[in-house]
Amino acid sequence: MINEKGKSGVQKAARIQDVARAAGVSTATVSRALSSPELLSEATRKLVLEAIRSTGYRANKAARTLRTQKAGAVLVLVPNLGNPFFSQILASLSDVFMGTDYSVLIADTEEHPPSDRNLIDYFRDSRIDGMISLDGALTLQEMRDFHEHGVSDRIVFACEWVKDSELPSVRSDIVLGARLAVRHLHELGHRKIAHVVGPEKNVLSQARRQGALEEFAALELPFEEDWLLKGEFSLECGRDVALQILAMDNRPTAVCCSSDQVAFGLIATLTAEGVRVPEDISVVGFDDIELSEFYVPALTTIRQNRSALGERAASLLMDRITPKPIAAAAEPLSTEALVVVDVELVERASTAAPRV
Amino acid sequence: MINEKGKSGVQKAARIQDVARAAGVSTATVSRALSSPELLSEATRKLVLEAIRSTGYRANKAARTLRTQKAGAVLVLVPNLGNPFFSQILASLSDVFMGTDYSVLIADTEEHPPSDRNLIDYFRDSRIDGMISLDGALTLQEMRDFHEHGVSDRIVFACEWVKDSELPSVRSDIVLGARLAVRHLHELGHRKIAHVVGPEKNVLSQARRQGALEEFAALELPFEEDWLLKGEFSLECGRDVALQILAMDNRPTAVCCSSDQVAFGLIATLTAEGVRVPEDISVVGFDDIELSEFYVPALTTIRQNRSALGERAASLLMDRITPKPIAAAAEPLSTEALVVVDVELVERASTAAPRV
DNA sequence: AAATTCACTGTAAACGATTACATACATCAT
DNA sequence: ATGATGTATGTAATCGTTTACAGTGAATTT
Repeated sequence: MINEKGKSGVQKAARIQDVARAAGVSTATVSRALSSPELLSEATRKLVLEAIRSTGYRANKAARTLRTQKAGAVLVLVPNLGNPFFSQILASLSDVFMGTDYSVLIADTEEHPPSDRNLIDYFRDSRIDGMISLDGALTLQEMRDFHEHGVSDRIVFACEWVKDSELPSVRSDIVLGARLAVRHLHELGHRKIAHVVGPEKNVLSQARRQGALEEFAALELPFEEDWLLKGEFSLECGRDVALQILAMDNRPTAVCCSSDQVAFGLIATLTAEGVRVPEDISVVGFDDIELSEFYVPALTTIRQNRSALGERAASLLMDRITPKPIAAAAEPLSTEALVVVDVELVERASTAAPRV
Repeated sequence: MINEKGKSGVQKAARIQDVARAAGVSTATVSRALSSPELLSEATRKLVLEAIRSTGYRANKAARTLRTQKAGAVLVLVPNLGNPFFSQILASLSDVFMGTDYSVLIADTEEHPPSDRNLIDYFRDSRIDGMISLDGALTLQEMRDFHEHGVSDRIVFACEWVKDSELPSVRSDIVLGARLAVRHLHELGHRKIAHVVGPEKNVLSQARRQGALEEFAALELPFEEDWLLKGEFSLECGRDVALQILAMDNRPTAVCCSSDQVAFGLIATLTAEGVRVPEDISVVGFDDIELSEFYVPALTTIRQNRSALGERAASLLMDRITPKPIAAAAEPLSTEALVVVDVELVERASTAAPRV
């Protein structure tokens, strides 16, 4: 008899005590069968495992968490779940963690400003062991909280990061990406290149801008302030930028966007206004989300390696929060605190030589 | 002194015992101050609240969960996190729950087939109180598990649902959506209308197909089996379908897609092959994800009300898992088990009258 | 033969909250 | 004065694990 469900059909969950009774051993032995089976004799281990199977026992996570002080969960902080770039990173993160003992919690920071999100509480009430933030815009107060409560070594950043912070992060080589975009356009013959940059405080915007400037300098191209367009990362931003460009007397012949989404918004609006891409204006995106290949025209863009970003961030975090064997315990954290993932130019149909 | 952090800078978290001591009351009183303040006298309540503030106390969730048998978390099952439609629903779900005492766990079912996901264990080890599945493709075994463990009243479906199941679900009026799409094309003058349907087992595919047939019958249009194209919901599927259409002798003049993503894949491929949308072929999507408005051409599609879907599903679940006042406890579950959310045709630029 | 070590296993004390039950005191009707 | 009622608080059991410590034979060393 597998279990003793009555007519009701609903069985009460077996506890460790029930398993112990069924196997004729103590609860300690049952616990050991699961967490350190090498301590038990072959015979006892088999006996207990069979009792676990037949009772359908599954260890209660709350009790385990309470006793071990390990939550078995991580929080992923996403700036905007609706944005495909982030959700695709999240997908890759969740993939990695589902193969482990960690559950994945999510929180969307866009809808929940610092005042009502209380990140530190996730740690304080032991809901999570660690956190991966895709959002680099955490407040100073939040960073202080992390330090004061001694959880800063359980946090890693991915994609974005916090400026002047020591916390480890996994990021794409943004500066290189920006340079590749400019170089590509330059090689096609463009000299009038505009940039859409994200919010000034955003670390990605800054890196992007730096890359662009470096490449302009390297190519001995003059940098035109008028063609530095402020925006952020959304479709709507792309539309607004398009309108700005359309209103210019001296239009650029190419635009580097802060994200693929911006590029889409830009191209859609330009096209609707009769300006053709790439014939009249070339457009380069950033991210290479899945859709970019299927846009019209297919988008030339800088690929961020999403799965690498997710995987590296996940392992970086796990390295830091899973208990080491005693020998390694005293060693400094072995994993590097900064992982830079390669980017790559993907040439598609949204860029071409400027018309003469 | 707010708290007694030493030179180390890291303070130990205060427990309920510490608060009790600080306030000069028992732990029971502290607990009551948080969970049922009306039981305490004005004076004591203030005293305790102040002690809580000054110690920075925050109740340990694991301990609370263990004692109350309520996890304070829900699981959202997403078929594919990388798909913007689902991730946008997830965004709306997470929004609702972040305003409550529930944390949101996620699991991606695409990467994790039934054999290695063990959904029932989330309930059994009391990690979650309830679940929202955006995936209608749960196995029979999983459904049985839910019943046998008495958790089927803690599960709701959103977007998709399980056929022949009593479990509550929130869904769009898919049949109507399919009819609207056909009607729209018919009104434009199309008579040769193709359909891309998802996998045959998928409930959405079936509803979509039913709607299309109904509308064909109502319009007295003959239904052409050749123009029923099997696929699923991805960009790649759109591309494959485009190739099929291009190979046809008798091409349809319009295509209804199973999702916006399919429409994008389709349009991109047709365009690349020199077939213009909407001049040569009209295309209607399904979902109205954010990008559709910014596609080229802007996509005519059937809008699913994502935020309504998310919000209704979230409240449906919460109604069922949050303990009722005693009076209501015996009543049958008041909320209806089937919520249908309206859909709407959004006319944009990807459809036009067929050429004569 | 006694002492030591080793390989297993059991006993019971945590982990940190909630809450049924007991108690204490004040108020009020008889 | 007595008992009943109500309000506010405290005592201690409980939720289900893990694990430090102790114990038990058997094997090995002295």
